[in-house]
Amino acid sequence: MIGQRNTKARENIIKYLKKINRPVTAHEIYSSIGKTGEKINLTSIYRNINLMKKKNLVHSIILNDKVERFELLENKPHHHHIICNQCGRIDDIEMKENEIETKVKNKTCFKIKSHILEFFGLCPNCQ
Amino acid sequence: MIGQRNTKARENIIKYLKKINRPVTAHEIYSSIGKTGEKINLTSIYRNINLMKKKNLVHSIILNDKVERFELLENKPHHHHIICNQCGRIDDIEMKENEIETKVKNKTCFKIKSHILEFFGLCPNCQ
DNA sequence: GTTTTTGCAAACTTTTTGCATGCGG
DNA sequence: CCGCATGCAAAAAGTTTGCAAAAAC
Repeated sequence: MIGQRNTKARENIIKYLKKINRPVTAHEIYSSIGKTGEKINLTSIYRNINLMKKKNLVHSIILNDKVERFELLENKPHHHHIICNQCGRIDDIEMKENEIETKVKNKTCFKIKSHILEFFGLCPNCQ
Repeated sequence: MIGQRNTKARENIIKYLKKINRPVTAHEIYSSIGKTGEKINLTSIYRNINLMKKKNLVHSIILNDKVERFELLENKPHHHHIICNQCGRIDDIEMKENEIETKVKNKTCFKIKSHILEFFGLCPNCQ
């Protein structure tokens, strides 16, 4: 559960994130729920999403447009994305990253905690 | 040259970026130039930096704080960064990325154009 | 002298916060 | 009924834009 109470807002946010199953902005959540006829407030979305991030139910990515996109972690292993430069489609992609991190660990004197790895290009439809 | 005219603002921005030689925010440029006694306007920084981006003299990265950091490309090969979670220190790091991109190309039906790869951790001083 | 560049204020976008009201358990 | 959640308006912070004034050539 997200917080301490079951509310319509929370139910709708989770339902939508489950259905869409890719990283979406707060506004996408907002307008998509709005289109179903349900009423929801942007502030509530931010508050609930941030709560979910704290509880590790959701994680987010930030790309070049500086907008945060949220994704339900449910049943998802750690993964990265591949994003179409034209239509914005975002697919998941998995990689052997322990290899990468080990390489970087050996090259630098940093203690590596995490990384971002995102690819950009043209999806099959846009090529 | 940046635009069509030589101005003090442009000269100072480039001088600072050359000296600092790592990705910095518009505000860092602003206050650092200010500290030298030179006067400069934030808007001018944004306008000049964006011009430089268009001309491929500068590129930028966006991390979790959603703030754009600019870096002079001059003499720099394509590279990535390793960022200290504690003090914010940003070092360069190079990798064999053609390997990575080829792997991704084979895994997906996307035509890959670019990627982001940034590491986070603790620098030697902060460990 | 003309065109580019600047400075300033204001707009804009995304996200957060304060505060009063509402709803869940 | 008590406290968590919501809605609304306003605040923040970073960035962009419009317009008149200044500077470059």
